[in-house]
Amino acid sequence: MSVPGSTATAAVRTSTARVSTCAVAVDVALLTIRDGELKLLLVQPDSPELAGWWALPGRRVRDDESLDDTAHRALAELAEINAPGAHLEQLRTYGDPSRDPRGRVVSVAYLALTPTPGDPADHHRARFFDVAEVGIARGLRLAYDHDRIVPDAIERARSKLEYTALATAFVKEPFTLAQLRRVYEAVWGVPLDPANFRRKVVSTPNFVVETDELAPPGPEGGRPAKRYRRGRAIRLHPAMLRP
Amino acid sequence: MSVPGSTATAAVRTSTARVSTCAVAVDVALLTIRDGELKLLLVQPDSPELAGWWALPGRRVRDDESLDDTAHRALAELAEINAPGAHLEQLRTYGDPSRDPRGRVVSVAYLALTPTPGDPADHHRARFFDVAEVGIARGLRLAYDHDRIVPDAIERARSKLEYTALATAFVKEPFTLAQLRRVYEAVWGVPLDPANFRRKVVSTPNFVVETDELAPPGPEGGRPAKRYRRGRAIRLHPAMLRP
DNA sequence: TCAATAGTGTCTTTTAGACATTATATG
DNA sequence: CATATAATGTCTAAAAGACACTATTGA
Repeated sequence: MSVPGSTATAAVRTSTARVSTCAVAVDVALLTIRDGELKLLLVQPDSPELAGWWALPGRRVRDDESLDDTAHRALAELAEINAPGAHLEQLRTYGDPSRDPRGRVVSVAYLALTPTPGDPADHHRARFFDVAEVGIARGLRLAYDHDRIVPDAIERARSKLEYTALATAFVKEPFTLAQLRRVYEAVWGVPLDPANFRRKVVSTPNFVVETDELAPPGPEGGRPAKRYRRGRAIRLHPAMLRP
Repeated sequence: MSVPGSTATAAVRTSTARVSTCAVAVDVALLTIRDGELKLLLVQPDSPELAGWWALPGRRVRDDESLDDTAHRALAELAEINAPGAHLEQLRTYGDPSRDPRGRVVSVAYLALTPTPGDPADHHRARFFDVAEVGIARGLRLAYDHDRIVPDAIERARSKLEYTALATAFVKEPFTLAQLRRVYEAVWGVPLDPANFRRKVVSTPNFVVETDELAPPGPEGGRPAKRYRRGRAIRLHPAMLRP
């Protein structure tokens, strides 16, 4: 509902008695692909009691700020990532009363996807981690309830690759179909048949649009690949189902 | 992020200067099926300035209350709907600074699905509306930004019917496949072939499980239908794609 | 009997997957 | 030339869709 002590609420004032104003924060799970692997951005909180722990970049929401703006600011301030064109979508809001021992904080989690960035994030206290590494928490301790948010983010990305054109958010334009295929392979963790993948992508209306550019082959040769740009499709019909 | 002025934030205290504590509310879009039509529950705010307007049932979040609990309470207090078994999932969080003229309110919107309830909701100021009626806003004015939330809720339901077993949340157990098919037809707004629908449902692993019960035919006869219960599948493989 | 609803069978079209073949580059 | 990568072709299996047919009820 929309009003502090909303209109409908106002009718039954008794029920507003124990209402609190929570702190509202935004946490961002930024995924990207490097070296053919799906990576997650984490930052190192520098409070002494959390030394050795990692967390999603997050910020409290300011008065005049939209939630999306807070997400962008968290990335910029904590990891020096300024990607105004990055895909950003809400993941879920985590608001269990006990999720933070220090008080009631409602956190709006975001999923962000970007093409492989440079390495500015390896400055100060930000790093990209292999999602497999994060998943099994091998020596990697995630602060707060971020160990619940991270799997949700990864599963969201895996799932949306199936029925939306989201995979194109991981590659810079223009891109080759091999690059796009490697996105699917990295996110899903399975190899795909290049021939069938190509046929599926180009036959899905408005998924990608062909350009007349060619990408130069790699150092060991090979036929130059056509370059494509994002199409205007948001949802894929039919879907690209996981094998 | 998880802490009021979270740990990472603490490192850059300057950025917490303009941080606010927002009011946090929960709004619920409850969908159900009546008379073969998809219906949305709306309540009438009784503040004088919103006379004639309708809104999603919503409540502010209490100190000790989870977001899910707030959603249940909103339904119970504003529409006398107590459905602890109802499907409830987060839809999205709406937090634009300007979404409410009276102050900053961040609202966590929920999608709720229930089997056709009785008519307790037709008490005081709650009613079920045809979603088609709400969609074109024919004489129906939605308060706040609820005209943005409602289409999101409907599209979420339509979409999740495709790749999850969510349709079973609309029917009481045990149910016939004709009842389940009417769910799809009502939510998607298209007729489905009964024969192909049946084959699809029973061949999707763990979507439904057969019982040995039979449903009595309607007043005009017909072969008795087998009754089914929900299977343990959450996601459908393969999906039930919209025609 | 007929009308109505449940359920099965069958055929065609579409789509997915495996995998061979051709095309164009580097060394 | 061999090798590597891109792109196309072909065959098979699975799934979707149209629709005829059988089964079991009430009137």
